Amino acid sequence: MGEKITSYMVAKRAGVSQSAVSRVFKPGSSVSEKTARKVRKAAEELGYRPNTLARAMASGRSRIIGLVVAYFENQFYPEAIEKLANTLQANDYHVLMFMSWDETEAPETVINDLLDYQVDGIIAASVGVTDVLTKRCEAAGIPVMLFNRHQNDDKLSAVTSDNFTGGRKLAEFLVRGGHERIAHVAGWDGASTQRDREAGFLSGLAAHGMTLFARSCGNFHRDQAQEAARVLLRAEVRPDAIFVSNDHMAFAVMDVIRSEFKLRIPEDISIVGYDDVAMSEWPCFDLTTVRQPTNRMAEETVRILLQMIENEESLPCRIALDGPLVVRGSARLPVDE
Amino acid sequence: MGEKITSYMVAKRAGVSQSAVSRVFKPGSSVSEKTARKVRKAAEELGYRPNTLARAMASGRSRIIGLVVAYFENQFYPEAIEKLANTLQANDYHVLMFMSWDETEAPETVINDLLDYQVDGIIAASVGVTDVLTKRCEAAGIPVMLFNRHQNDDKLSAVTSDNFTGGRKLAEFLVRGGHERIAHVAGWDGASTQRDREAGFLSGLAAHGMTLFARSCGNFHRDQAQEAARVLLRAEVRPDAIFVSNDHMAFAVMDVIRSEFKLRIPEDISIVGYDDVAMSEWPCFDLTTVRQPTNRMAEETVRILLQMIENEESLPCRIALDGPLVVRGSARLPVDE
DNA sequence: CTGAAAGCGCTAACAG
DNA sequence: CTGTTAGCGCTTTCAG
Repeated sequence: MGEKITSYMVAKRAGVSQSAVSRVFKPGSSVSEKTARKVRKAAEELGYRPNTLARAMASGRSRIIGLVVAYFENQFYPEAIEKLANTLQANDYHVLMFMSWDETEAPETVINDLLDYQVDGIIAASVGVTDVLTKRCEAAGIPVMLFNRHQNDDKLSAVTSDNFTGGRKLAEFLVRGGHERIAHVAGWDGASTQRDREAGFLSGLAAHGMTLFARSCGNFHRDQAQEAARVLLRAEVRPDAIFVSNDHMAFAVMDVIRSEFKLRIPEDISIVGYDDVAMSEWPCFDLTTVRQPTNRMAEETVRILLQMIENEESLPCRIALDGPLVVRGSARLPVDE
Repeated sequence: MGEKITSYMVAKRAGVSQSAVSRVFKPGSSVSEKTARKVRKAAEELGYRPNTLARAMASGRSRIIGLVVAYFENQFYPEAIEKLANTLQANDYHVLMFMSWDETEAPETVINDLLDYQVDGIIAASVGVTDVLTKRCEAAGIPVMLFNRHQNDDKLSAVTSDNFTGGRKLAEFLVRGGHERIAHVAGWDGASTQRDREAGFLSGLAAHGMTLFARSCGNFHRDQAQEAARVLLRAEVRPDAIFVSNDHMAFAVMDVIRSEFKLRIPEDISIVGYDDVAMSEWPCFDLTTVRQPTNRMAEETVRILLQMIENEESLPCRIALDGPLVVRGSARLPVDE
C-alpha cells in the first residue's frame, strides 16, 4: 500500500504528455478544455495529487512560510498565530513552525533549519531577530517580516499596531480619570513594543504636565510582573493607577493587588493594559486596554510578505495599524464635564 | 545574491565526488575521516547547507509532521502544541501547521494539503478525525497519532491522560468534601475526553451511592459553558458543586457564578475542572483540577509516532497517562476524619 | 571506502 | 496548445 501516483501515470492513462498533466494542475496555464477534462478524469480515477515537494524542488518555491515563535504563555501569540496560519492557508501557503528558546536571540540552529527547508519567507513573531538572521536571509534572498515588532534595520518589513498612539490614549484616559500618581509596569526594553508604548504614554502624561510616578520592570513575564507590582505597592506612597505594558502582565499585577494587598480595582487603584486578548473581557479581569487589531495585522503581514515573495523588487515597508481604546471596569472613569 | 551552494560545488572544491559530500552529511554513513574533513572544510568555506526538500524528494522522507489543530481558545492546546513542536524539533522533525475550521470534521481540503506535502506523519489534536482521513492516510502509508483524543478505530494510535480515573478522583474529592448536589457542565459529547471524564466521574459518585444532581452541556466553548451554568443556577434548587469538563469552561462558569449570581466560591458552591492549564493556578481562579501531564503526553506522542515512521510494522497503540488531582481553593476541602 | 549513474516527481523553456 | 527535453539537489544502488 501507499503506491505513489505520479503525473506520469496520469498522463499515460489520459493519453497525453506528462507536462500536460503538470499544466492542468498549475493554475493559470494554457490548456485546452478537452485535455484538461481528460486529465482530470484520469487523475480522479487514479486518485492523483500533485506532490508539493517535487513541485517546490522544480520550481524553487516551496509555498512554505517559516514562523518563528516563542512565548506562547502570552495569549496574544496563540491568537495571532492562529490568524496568520489561517490567512496563509487561504493563500495556499503553509506554516512551518520553529520554536525559538530565547526571547532575545533566534539561535543559530533555528536559522539553519529555516534555511534548510527552503522556506519562501519568514515571519518572526516575538523574537528579536538578530543581525545574523537578517544577513543570512538577505543573502539567501528570503524576505523576512517582523510581526508585532520592528527594528532599526531599514531592510526589514514590519507590521505592528500604533503602539505610540495607543500608549498616549491610555495616558489621556488615566489623566482624565483624575489619577495623580501614575505608575508603569514595563515589559522588556529590548522590544520596540515596550519602547513605543512607554514613549507614547510618557508623551501623553507630559501633555498634561505630568510625569511617571514610579516605574518597575516585568519583562513581559508573569512572575516578574508580579514582583514589579509588589515593589510598587510596598512603597511608602502607592500609585493610584498603573499602566501595565501588556494584558498578560496586567493579569498578574491585578492578581497581586487583590490577593496579596487586598486592594480593590478600580476603587483603590486603576489598572490598564495593552493588547485586548480574549481574557481581558472576562468579568474576572474586565480590563481597560488598547486593542491590537490582530486580524488586520495578520492580513497585512501576509499581504506584504507574499508581495515580497512574488515581486523581488518590492521595498521593505513598515506599517503601524491603529487600535482603539477599550474601556472596561478596571480603571476609574473620567468624570464627564 | 541568493546563489545556491550545492553539494556538487562542495564536491568539486573538496576534490571528491558529489556522493561523498552527501554521505558526509548523512549521519551514520561510512566515510573516511580524511574525506569527511576535506568535505566539511569545503562546505564551511562555501557556506553549504544540505537542501532539506531535495533530500526529502530523493529519500522519500520529508521530516515534516503535519499538525492538525483548531480551538486555540483553550489554553491547553497552545501549551501542548508548544511542547509537541519542541519535542519534534529536538528529534530533527518539524511541524507544518494545519488549521482546521471545524471541531467535528477535518475538511477534505486539509487532508489533501497534508498529503500533498508528503508529511511523514500526522498528529491530530482536537479534531475528530473522520474516517476519510484515516483511510486516505492508511492508503498513503502515513501514520496518524491522536493527541488528547481516541477513537474506536483500532488502527489509530492515541495518547491521552487517564480521563476516566481523573474523573473518578474528582468525584471522590467532592463527595468527601460533603457535597450533596453535584452537577456537571459537560463538553462536547463527540469527544472521548468528555465521555471518559464523565464516565469516571459518574462511577466515582456511584461508588458512594450518589448520582448526578444535574447536567448541562457547554460543548467546550466559553459562551455555551456560561449559558450552561446559568441554567444550573437558575434552578429551584441549586447544586452545591459543579464538575466542569475542562478548565477553560470552568473559568467561564466561575465568572458567571461570581459576577451574575453573586455567589462565593467555594463557600456557596464548589467548582472543579480538568486540565490544569497555567491559568488555573492564578489566584483569581485558584482552581482545583486534574492535571494533564502535557509534557509526558507530548513526549509519548512523538516517541510513538517516530517509531511508527521508522518501523512500518509497529502496531497502533493507545496510551493513557495518569495525572494527579491538584487541590486548590475552588472547592470545599474534605473534612479530615 | 568511494565514484558513477540512475532516479525522486515535477516545472519550465523550447520547438513544433 | 502540446510534446520533448533538461534539469531542481540530493540519495542510493552498484561496481570498483
